[in-house]
Amino acid sequence: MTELAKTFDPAAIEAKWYQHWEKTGQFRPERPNAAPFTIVNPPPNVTGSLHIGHALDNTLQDIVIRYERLRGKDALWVVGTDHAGIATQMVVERQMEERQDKRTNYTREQFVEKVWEWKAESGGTITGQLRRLGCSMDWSREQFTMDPHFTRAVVKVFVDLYREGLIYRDKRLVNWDPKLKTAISDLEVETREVQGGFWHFKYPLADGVTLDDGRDYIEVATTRPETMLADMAVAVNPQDPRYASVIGKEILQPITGRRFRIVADEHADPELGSGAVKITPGHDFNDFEVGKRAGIKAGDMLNMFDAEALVVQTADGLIPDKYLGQDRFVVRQWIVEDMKALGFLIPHVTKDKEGNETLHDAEPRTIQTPYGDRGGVVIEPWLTDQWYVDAATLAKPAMEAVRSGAIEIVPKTWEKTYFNWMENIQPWCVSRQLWWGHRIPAWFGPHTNNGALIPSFDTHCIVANNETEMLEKAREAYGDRQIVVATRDEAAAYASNIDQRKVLVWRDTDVLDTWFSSALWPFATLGWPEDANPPRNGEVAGAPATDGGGPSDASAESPLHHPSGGPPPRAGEDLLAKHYPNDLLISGFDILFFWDARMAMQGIHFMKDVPWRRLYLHGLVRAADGQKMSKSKGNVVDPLGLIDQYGADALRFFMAAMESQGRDVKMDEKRVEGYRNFATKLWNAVRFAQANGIGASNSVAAPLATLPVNKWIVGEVVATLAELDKAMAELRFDAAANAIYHFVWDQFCDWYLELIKPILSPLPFRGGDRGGAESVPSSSFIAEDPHPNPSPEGEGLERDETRAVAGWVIDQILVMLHPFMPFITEELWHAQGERPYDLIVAKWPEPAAQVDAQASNEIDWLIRLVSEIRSARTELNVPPGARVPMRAIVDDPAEAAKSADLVKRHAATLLRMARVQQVGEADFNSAGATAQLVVDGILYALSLEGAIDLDAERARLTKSLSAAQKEAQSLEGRLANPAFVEKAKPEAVEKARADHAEKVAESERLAAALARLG
RNA sequence: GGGCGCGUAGCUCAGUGGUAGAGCACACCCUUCACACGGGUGGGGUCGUAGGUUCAAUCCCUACCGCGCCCA
Repeated sequence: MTELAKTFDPAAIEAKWYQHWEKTGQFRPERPNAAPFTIVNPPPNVTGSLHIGHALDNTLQDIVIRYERLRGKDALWVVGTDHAGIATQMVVERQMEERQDKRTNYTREQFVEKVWEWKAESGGTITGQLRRLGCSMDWSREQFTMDPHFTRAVVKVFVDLYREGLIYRDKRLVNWDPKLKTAISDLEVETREVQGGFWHFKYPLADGVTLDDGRDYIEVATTRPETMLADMAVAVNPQDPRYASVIGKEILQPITGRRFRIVADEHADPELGSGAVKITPGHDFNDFEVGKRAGIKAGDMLNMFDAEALVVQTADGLIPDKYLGQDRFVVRQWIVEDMKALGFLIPHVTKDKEGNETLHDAEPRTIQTPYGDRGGVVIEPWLTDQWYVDAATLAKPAMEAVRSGAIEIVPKTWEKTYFNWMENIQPWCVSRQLWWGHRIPAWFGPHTNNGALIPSFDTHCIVANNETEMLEKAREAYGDRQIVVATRDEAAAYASNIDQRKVLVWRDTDVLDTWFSSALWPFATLGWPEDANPPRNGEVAGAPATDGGGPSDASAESPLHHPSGGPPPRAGEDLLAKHYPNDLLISGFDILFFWDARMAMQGIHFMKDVPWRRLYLHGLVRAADGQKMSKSKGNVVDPLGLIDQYGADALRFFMAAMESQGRDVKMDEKRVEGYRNFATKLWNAVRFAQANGIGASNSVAAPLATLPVNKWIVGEVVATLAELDKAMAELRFDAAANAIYHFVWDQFCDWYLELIKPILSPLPFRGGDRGGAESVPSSSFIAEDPHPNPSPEGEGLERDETRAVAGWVIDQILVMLHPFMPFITEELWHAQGERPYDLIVAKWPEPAAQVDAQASNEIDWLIRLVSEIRSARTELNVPPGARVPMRAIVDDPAEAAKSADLVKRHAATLLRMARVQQVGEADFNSAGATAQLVVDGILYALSLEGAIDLDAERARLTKSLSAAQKEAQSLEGRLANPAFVEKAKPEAVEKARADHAEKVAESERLAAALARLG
């Protein structure tokens, strides 16, 4: 037993224990025969630093994994980081900018090398921070999504899906980020409401055609006037009589002079505006569909933007030179001005109160505008060739898994969202025009026709696991020709001047969406697809990656890279077989589609089983005012600052206590402080225990208890344990945290420790003052004079029992609390004495004890009596220090003896906790100046001669009486209702009767007490 | 427009078809030998509004009001 410092200092113990646990390998102790329990962490971006959301997410995971480890499972918490394509590339590019440097000053290989350098220097920030939070992940097999073994998995998945027809290349509109110059998926687009304009224009009819009403133009309106440079049609509804006569006729676009047809299409809504819409199939998702229906092939759709959304000449060469090279928003203004100058702008008219008209260029409108979630600029729909995953096909079994219960989503309310998204899932664009990431394993080469090469570029491809395999396939396709792996530029130059004896192939320059690789996390981290497990930390994989020499392969040979992936499997251990499916995934609901759903799709497809049996979704951590935390609002709370201030244990406990299913967590620093106080409370309770010779327990089962107070607390441990286990089974983190909190503070500290004080250390002025067996003369409840201890041996036995029980209870507390507060509990565990093992790998409680109902009732009665007495004293302003005599007033002699006995047995406690000094039953006049209270139908009187304010006592009793009467009457009314007695559940009726009788009895006693006061 | 969730004590949140709970805050008392990051006592809610089902509704159903989120 080591003596504890007077104050609890979290910082002093956190680093010590974390290092100890990690160094001794206890985050995953060797348990070859234990049942596995597996969680993979949502890999944070390698660029990331710990924010409050990580703190919540990882705390919950750590609570579960520590809990299961304590319960003896082979608990594996897989950890790692994500290479985070766009984010990481942006970080490194930003650093270059600061040095007046830029990515394009380097070759791709050089740049990727610089990213690896950056990762080696700065990529580990968040892993250190997770350690500070106390997260017990298996760092020995830390993973990175660009590790060679992981890359092999990514490539295999791509190739397999391609061969199954589930990945394909397609030319269609994508969400293009003109700042980052890459395609992004629909999920990465966020819609924002922006104040914009709605411009109305005249589109003149060509060839002298007029509408039925005589007009020689069609009115169209748009929020993006610049797109009229690539307009290819005007659509009207086929049912719209206004335009029936002009369908098939042509428009002569004023700016470009382009002629195009008026087409009939349901997309045009007669109710909206003029009922006619301009169609720009190359730059609008709806228009793209209209264009296709009108017979325009994707390849023929006009494009007017380059990758940066600057205007470029369309294929028909009709855009006036002045617009070329200009920014889309500048051109928007110019187009409006030019159309207005030409007389084709229809002004928007407003009237003021007097009826005076004002003309405006545009009608003001709130526009739902797409923004890239990374780049933060307006997304431009752009016609490109990209790789797509057939998500709809993969989604089907993933939906079925949830329907069948193979995956349980907690809370269940999220199922609907999951289904809704899955049912409407769109093809997933997975190619990204970046340098950092998993390069797509596709090589392009020329088409052949009857064995002859056809000049072509960028359309025929070979997908293969590596360059060797690609070359084999190329030989099959191109026969004996010389096959040269070239760059894209070389191949482009060569395409127009083909030599039939030589083929140039080049690898796709794009990389895969980061989420494409993280979708493989639950199984690629466990070694899939190789038979062997991932390589040991710090060692390069046995076989260098051979996926064709992409950037990730080149990098694998560099000394800069420290491929992680953990130690080799233990003897006889097959990680994948043992730990897939994972048992649980915990993630924020914000990545349900991005990550969780895609893991479900890929996991089921490749592993033929679900990635995890349960999916727990938690909410966001919001600022104190309920707002979303964001850097721009300046309301971000730094979890590390909270750890510095209150300790990791307090922050963790806060997260758990606030995590009720289906609700966001609002940051409340006062509450973190409260849980810091809780830790201190426990600390001091153990200090008290130590001062009284209470140390480590040596049994997992509860020690034998004879005293009611000890039987009672053992029963409370049993009850708390049951509550905790139930809460954990249901993933009710709040209920679990509250159960242990309530037990420690309200049961153990407030009552048990107080109740055993008389046993442990009798007050010096009275030898016989104990809470145990009889030792006081029966003629008085408490002797006025100090008595020598009549039975030292007996007292010694009681004290020993109590020390044993108290020590055992503290141990149970430490174990039960450990998942929530790992640091303080480990510290106290060792402070309590020599231990055969650390708390982190201790045994979850198995009390092997029954709740003793009689002892529980007795202590329960005692607690209520003490509380009643304290309450009466306070309300009657009895000086806190004053000791007052008390006696029970019972008519029935047998009852009287019984209650006198009870009071006697707990005399020491009553003295200590309620400042009650008993005297002989006849020693005070119970009809005189007394305070009276009722507990369990027994009336107790406190003699307050000279100190009592009779009016105050009358008021107090009256209040109690009317409360009791009110409840009695309410119950009486219910019982008087025949419908209730007939229809209600018998238990409910029975309970009502019992409660009624009790309240009536209480009312009678209180009435009698009032009468006694006169 | 579709979907989901929320509205319970001053604040942050649990909860249950049968007499409303916690933490913090507040008021009063206590420097009692584990702890003032403490102890004791207490005040405070027509459980968003209006209907319905039921012997009984804060809880189930419907509508409405207010707030938030996701998707179109």
